[in-house]
Amino acid sequence: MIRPVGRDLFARDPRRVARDLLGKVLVRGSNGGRNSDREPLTARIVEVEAYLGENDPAAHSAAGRTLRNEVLFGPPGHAYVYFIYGNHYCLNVSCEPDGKAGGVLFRALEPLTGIEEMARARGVAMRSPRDLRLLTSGPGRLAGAFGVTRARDNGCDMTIASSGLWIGDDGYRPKAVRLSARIGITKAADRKLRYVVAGNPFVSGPRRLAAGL
DNA sequence: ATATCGATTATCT
DNA sequence: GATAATCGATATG
Repeated sequence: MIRPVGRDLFARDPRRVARDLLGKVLVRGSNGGRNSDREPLTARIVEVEAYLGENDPAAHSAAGRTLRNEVLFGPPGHAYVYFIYGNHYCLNVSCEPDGKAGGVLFRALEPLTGIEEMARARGVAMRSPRDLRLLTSGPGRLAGAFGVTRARDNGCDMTIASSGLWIGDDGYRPKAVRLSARIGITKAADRKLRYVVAGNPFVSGPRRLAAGL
């Protein structure tokens, strides 16, 4: 039993949204440009980062509203997808009420269903259970596994199950959550705005960072 | 296990 | 023209 999380979860400070997204499920349903007779792609959210609308130079919204980042300023619960390093897409969900910027970046997932399709999308072979980490451990990887692109998914409403991409609650709650500095940024790099499920093997990066230290 | 580096392009200065 | 919320390959201990 899984149902979409309500929009009110997203209409808050990204730090609170980030904490509450851990343990929820990202779903690529049959309206995401896929054949409707395939099982949905689902994976549990185990690592996210908060990007604040105010006083956060690392956030894409820091320099004001542009064509690229306008979803971050729009209504909560919508997908913000951007292209980075000429290679990768990254997926965020908009936070804060309409008119105020803020977002949460999805950094790592634990695959649940549709694993073969994810492996095909990533172009990697699953030789051992350890290789599952190659599917969704990292923001570029999880976007690849779910076939996320800006053209397809930017602006998508993630609070309704009829969307191609949405966020569900199946009742699971993480036992423990840890905070650490955000990854891969140069500005405001000291702020502890990365949230991980403690001890989860699918968290991205080196072991000590995976533990949230 | 950690470190370094090249790839490749949308976006902004 | 410079930069970037990354990844995968390679090198080294």
